[in-house]
Amino acid sequence: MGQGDGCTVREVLDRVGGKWSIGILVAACQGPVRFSELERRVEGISRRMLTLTLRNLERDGLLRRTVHPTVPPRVEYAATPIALELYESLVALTDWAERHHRTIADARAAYDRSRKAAP
Amino acid sequence: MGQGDGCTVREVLDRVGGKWSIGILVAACQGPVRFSELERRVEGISRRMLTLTLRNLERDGLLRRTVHPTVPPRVEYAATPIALELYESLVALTDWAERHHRTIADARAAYDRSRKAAP
DNA sequence: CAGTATCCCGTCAGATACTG
DNA sequence: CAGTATCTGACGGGATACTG
Repeated sequence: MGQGDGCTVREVLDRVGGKWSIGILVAACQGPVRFSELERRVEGISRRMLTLTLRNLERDGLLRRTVHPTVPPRVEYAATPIALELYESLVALTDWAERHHRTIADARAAYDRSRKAAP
Repeated sequence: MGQGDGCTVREVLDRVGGKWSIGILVAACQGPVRFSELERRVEGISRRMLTLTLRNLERDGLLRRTVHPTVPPRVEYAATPIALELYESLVALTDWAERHHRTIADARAAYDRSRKAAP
């Protein structure tokens, strides 16, 4: 990594840091998915946010949108090669979270307790 | 990684997804830093956001805050072991960004052009 | 030096309703 | 089915001023 920057990491976060981006990306990385399928698989997402996030991911070249001109319409979103690569890189982060989320939860609890005692 | 979740990755992002978290973390991972040093090294950050982000990172156990009771006061922030581990994992993301940011920029440009032509 | 305290605004995201 | 449009509130974050 550079010296004191963190800028390139920020570039990833600008792409993937949104509330829903990763959920969608993870789903699409298992294979092409339809709009309504995503609506079901990405728990809690609204139609609006699904559309917006899909557009951004498409814009950044992480998803490819394919419209099958049938009736009713059928639209599929597929992960691009670079999205699949990104998915691989996310594993390192996931592992970190899995290794330490207990520790982090404890740290939080301790911090909050010490602040409740002497504010 | 799990099946269709992405939840554990979100856990990382909740910690590190803020605008300034990574800049601070990267600085602190080179060795303990003082408040005013961070203010200079993390370009563009305000006092307010520096304080807030430091508190969150401390709360999550990613930084340890040490007050030296001298006058004038001297406060140092040191990365904890799990922060150093996280820093390692971020390298994978940085590499991804470095490999593809050209591609992404082009994808954006192409997308925006196609939208300007036929809106 | 190392912070707090306010005010303020823009963006993100939820709810709801409408459409090709 | 796969969206778009609009309104709204919450919150992240900037600018500024004050303090132990």
